[in-house]
Amino acid sequence: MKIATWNINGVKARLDAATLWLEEASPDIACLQEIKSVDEAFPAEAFERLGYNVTTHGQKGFNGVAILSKRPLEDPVRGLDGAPDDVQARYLEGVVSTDEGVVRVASIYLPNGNPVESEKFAYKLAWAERLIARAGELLANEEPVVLAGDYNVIPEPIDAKKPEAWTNDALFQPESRAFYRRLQAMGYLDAVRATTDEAVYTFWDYQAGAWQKDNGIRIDHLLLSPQAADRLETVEIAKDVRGRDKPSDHVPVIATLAV
DNA sequence: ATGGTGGCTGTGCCA
Repeated sequence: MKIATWNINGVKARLDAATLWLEEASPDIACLQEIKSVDEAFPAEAFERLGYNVTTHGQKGFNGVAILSKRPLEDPVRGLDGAPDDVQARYLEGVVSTDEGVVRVASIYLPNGNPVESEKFAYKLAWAERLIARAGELLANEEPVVLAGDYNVIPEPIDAKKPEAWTNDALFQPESRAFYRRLQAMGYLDAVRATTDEAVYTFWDYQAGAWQKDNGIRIDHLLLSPQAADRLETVEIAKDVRGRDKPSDHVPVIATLAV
């Protein structure tokens, strides 16, 4: 089973690029972030034509996550516990059943958190704590779990072309990196880093020719529970997608699991 | 490089 994460930066602007990539790559599950659409306006038919079930957790203008799955997504969970007044749509989870068993997936859009001196960074860290709590609950089920998304965290210096340029950025703060390490210490495997020691990126800014200079960062991650990690076969970053017409600033990351 | 680009919105905000 192929499970992908992709921050598409607006589903309306990315509809052609998204359907083209889905036809080519044919992931069984695609976790999308930054759909920037309310649920009613999400162009579900375009994806249903490709054989996907569509589940969304949208919001007007910003944020918003979705899961496209060839098999039905069961028991959808929208949002994280712990902040009932939080209206930002950043978390969607569900279960897919296969002949081999079940896999639980989450589409995650962690807050960016810039600037660091603002309440936005505090919100990022508080949101990360709520994700840690949910991630712990899921471990107790001893199921294959894939926490897929745009974490807005650069884990290590190798994960940026110019790490020194990110010193004061929320994506590379010690607290942000510590949060990411905690998920791994709990038992979640960084699927990309488990399969390569190379410098690989998933995001290149639209500005200042970042793509042309390969000035990228690795912030889109697939974290696997032990039961999912045991079934990990391959991981791929669809870098070529960044060089196409009207690209997102992020590219898909895809893991193949034996489930 | 206190700039730069893009999406969605609404003439600014967010990334």
